[in-house]
Amino acid sequence: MTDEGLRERKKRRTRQAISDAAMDLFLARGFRQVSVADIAAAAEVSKPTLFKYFATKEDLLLDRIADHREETARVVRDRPAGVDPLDALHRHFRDRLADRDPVTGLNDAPETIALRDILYGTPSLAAHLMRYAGASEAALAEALAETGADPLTCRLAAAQITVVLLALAEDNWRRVAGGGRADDLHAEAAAAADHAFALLAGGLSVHFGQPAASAR
Amino acid sequence: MTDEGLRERKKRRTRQAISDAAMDLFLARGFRQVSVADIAAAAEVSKPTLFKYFATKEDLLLDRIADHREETARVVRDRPAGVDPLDALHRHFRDRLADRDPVTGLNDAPETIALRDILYGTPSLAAHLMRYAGASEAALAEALAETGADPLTCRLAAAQITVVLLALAEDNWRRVAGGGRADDLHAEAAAAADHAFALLAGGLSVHFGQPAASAR
DNA sequence: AGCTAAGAGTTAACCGAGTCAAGTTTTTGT
DNA sequence: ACAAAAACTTGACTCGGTTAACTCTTAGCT
Repeated sequence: MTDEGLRERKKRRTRQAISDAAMDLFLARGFRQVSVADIAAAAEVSKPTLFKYFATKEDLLLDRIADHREETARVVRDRPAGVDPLDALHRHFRDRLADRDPVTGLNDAPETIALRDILYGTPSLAAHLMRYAGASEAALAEALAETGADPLTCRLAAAQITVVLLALAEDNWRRVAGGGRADDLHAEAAAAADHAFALLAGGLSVHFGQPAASAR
Repeated sequence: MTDEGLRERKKRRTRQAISDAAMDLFLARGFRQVSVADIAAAAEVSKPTLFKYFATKEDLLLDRIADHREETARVVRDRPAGVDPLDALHRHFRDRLADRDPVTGLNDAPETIALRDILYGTPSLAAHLMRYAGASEAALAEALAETGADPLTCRLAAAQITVVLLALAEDNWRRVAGGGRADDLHAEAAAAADHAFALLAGGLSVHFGQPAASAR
């Protein structure tokens, strides 16, 4: 089954070793306090090699999280027949909440908390995270376009959905960082998610405008 | 009227000289191709002084654009009585479009185009721009909160509005970058803005879900 | 006017991220 | 067994950003 040569196996192992070393050091000492030279040394690899596997220092950390880039697009694409995209995303996010998936922010494992503190506490990491979010948004827009809706609508919808999901996660992180236990916060987080998706579906006019309002 | 001492005046002039030198060089040679040492030399200033005025190389460029950080919040706060926030923002954006304000992306002055090409073509600049957008979003959320709506709704609404505004601007930039004249594209851009605000106000359910749909 | 304290500016040296070129070792296919 | 390909290393380099020590100018007081 493993038609993977020795070379590939070693590459995978090297990459993993670098990633592991980076994670250990970041969790132990924080992002700024660790230099890429430290990481390279810990992984027993030279600096140029490290940068062959990871383009930037930030990617060393974000790599673990990056797998979720295509997630929303996949959810929309794989939704059961008869279920509309928004509902599918809503259900999926509720499921992720129930699973205490770290992407939702609702996870109080010490390691997850530490990682998230580093993430939101380091501007350059947050900025890079936005780049990943951009990729996720583009993929989602494409998936939505397959429903036949016009491209502009899809792009705007993808942007709104992506930013709302990020806002929900940050909100949950804030609550967990405030000392709450994930289990205690689950109901609240689920309610917030329901509210957010209702807002996405129903629009802002109920709160900040007239339903049929049109400027000018 | 000028209760501004000689010291303040000199500081303002120094800052301006640095900013001007930076803009000239960036427009002439691009972002990556210019080093901060070049800019410092052109402004006849030492490198540490340059960094006293601008925290990062990116800020050297973004400073000109940064004034818009409080704009949406101000529009909401200063809206005429009886006009709801969403309408006020919609009207304001249409006015900015009519004025060919660079923030809308609908501006084909060569210098503006060159600047925008640099902006969107340089990932680190785009990332920094997101930081500015974050500030704008926070300010807008605060302004919306003054309407009495609950904080979560305000934060989500601010995030959605901000991201949609950015998407519209990028859309317009793309059209202008494609070679179109701003005057020819104005009607199209206005229609897109109307569509976007209708989407914000009315929600996504018309396109991607049932109006009364609720997951589970 | 003359003195002093604040603070803007300079020089010079430094750190860390990221890149490059040249050469060495290891895997692979024949 | 051998040659081509590809990973890795070393060492040196560029550039963004910071620090410390020192100089010069402005502000404010008497």
